Amino acid sequence: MRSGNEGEVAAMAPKGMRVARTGVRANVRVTPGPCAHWSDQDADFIREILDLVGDKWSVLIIGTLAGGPTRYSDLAEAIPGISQRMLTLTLKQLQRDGLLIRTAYPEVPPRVEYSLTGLGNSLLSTVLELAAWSADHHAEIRRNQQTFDAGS
Amino acid sequence: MRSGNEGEVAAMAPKGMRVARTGVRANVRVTPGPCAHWSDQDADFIREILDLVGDKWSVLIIGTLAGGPTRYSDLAEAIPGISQRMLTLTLKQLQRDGLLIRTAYPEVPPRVEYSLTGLGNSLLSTVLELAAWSADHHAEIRRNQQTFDAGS
DNA sequence: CAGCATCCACCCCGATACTG
DNA sequence: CAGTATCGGGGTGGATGCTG
Repeated sequence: MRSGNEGEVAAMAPKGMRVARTGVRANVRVTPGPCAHWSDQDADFIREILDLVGDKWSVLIIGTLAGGPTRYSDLAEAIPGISQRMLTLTLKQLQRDGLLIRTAYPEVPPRVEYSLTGLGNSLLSTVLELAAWSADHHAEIRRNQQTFDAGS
Repeated sequence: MRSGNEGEVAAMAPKGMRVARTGVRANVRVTPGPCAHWSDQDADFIREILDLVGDKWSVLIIGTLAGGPTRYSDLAEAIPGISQRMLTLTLKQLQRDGLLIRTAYPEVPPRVEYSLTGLGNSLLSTVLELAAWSADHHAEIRRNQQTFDAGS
């Protein structure tokens, strides 16, 4: 599957995004000219996803909703440590971005269900890969950290 | 972006979602409750990548280093808006995690180059998919936000 | 050139209390 | 049940100045 191959990286770069291709060995730079820059637009894309999933709870919520429509209280229960405030706030954010839908049923006691939109679902699959990466490499990372901390 | 979703995670495990990938963790914890729960371990993986790339500059730095070994000053120039403090701090973090390597050349004036490790490169390709997702959907997201803001 | 140190503004988020 | 409102601590990160 996706190896950390740089040719592929360049290939998957979105139109408009200039990911500097790691040109072959060659001499690095002969000219003092600047190397690869991010366009402001590229940086904006990065910040946009970071705003979406970079916070503490969004990914957990989206991941939980992958199990299907879920009630507010079930979300609170499924996500250890989340406060009511953050659950409500993050849900509203994600709803605003169109990643999930809120459905309130006119009953007593009230029932509200949240479910992923197509957009939210497409983000989920991408984000899960990050989680998989973390699962695959977290041991290596911990070792790196300990080695680093030891030698300083 | 690759539209052919590979159904790998897209299967959206209904209950006890798990990132199969390596299948290292087969312990599907079924807790009393109607919906999927995150194990503490799963949540930890999420928080781990978030600690790595969830901050304001890591992704930009990693992306810039995709162009090959880069000097400190070139990084500062390539990443608009970053402060010296944050550049130094984030570089040290990433180095600690083993995502990049710092190489100091004993010259005057001093020259220091940063380059991605294999680990950093593998993360890059995953992260770029997120950026690609953002580029593909940011227009849709903006529309969603405006619609939401209008009706409230 | 490539940092480090300090100060401090902001704002994220948890805790708590209250409501429809 | 499903929120809202308010307070406050702590951490992130920008600005500035100094060093080897």
